[in-house]
Amino acid sequence: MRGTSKYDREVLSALECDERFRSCQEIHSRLAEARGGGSRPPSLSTVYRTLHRLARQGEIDTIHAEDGERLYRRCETSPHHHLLCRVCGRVEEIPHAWELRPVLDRVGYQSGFSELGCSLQLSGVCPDCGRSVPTGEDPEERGADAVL
Amino acid sequence: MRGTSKYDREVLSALECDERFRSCQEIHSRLAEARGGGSRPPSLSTVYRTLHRLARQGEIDTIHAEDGERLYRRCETSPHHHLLCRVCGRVEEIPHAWELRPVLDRVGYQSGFSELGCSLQLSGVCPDCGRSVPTGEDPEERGADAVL
DNA sequence: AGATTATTGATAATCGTTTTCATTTTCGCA
DNA sequence: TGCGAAAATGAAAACGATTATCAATAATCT
Ligand SMILES: [Mn+2]
Ligand SMILES: [Mn+2]
Ligand SMILES: [Zn+2]
Ligand SMILES: [Zn+2]
Repeated sequence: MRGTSKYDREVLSALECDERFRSCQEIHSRLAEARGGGSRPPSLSTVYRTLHRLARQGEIDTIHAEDGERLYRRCETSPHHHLLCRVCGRVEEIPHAWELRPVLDRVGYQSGFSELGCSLQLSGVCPDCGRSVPTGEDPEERGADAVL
Repeated sequence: MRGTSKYDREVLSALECDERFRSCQEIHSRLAEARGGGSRPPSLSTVYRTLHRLARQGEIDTIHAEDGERLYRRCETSPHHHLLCRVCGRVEEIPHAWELRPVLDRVGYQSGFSELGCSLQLSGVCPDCGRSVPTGEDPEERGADAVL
């Protein structure tokens, strides 16, 4: 086969059941820790390459942190959106909102664009973090894109 | 006044009526070119600082390019979404889709999250670019987030 | 096995962004 | 209007995630 790595499974399982998006370096050091002894973990280069491949193949999702850093996460195969906690980074997977379809159709028709796609990024404050953050946090921190 | 720059206006007008998102460096060199002579343009540092401030104040919108680079654009004040051409980067502003409200409400109720916000990123191929790109472009290029 | 090709790891290079800090400008106020 | 404090600026260095390089190693094929 071509374009594979013997670390594919390992990287995927490091991502498995993770409640947050992780950076390449986090994943790399996680792989290093998860070793009893004997075998050596893959190099950082290899983890970067593996994540690239898995992302291109659709095995994992990619987002950009505020500072541009790439973060990865293993996702369900079914279409879904992400709801991120703005405080702790926890991710909730939201079933795909089919209600968006008519909206997209209308947009496509009016704009003349074709091959329409959309990515809906949801954010909020998770139940855990909600307790510690009393009320009306600085509205300027919510970011300009938080339109709703 | 506090936290201003005498270049605020200049940066804003460099962004004015632009059909694409621009990087800080693009804006910086645009400011340099737009000078007949005499006065010197602001330094790159100052442009970075000015863009930060304007973004924090909601005067401009920020997105991340695929490689993480920050791109800026002057936006209307009314809530809206962005439709980007995946080929040439042209931006169409889409009036805010109020149809999303019930979707968000449902998500918020089911997830227990509060302070819900969303950013809807639309993408497609603009009429101009559509002519040159026959059909069914490599579907893997559309990105994992293109869920619709 | 021997030749060929792909993968790996260590290191250097890249490049957008941030930090630092000395210098200049602006502001508050006598 | 002149002086001291505070803010803004520019030049350069530092930073840090990502990418490129390339020699060494491992896998594959005949
Ligand atoms: Mn997901
Ligand atoms: Mn906009
Ligand atoms: Zn949280
Ligand atoms: Zn286009």
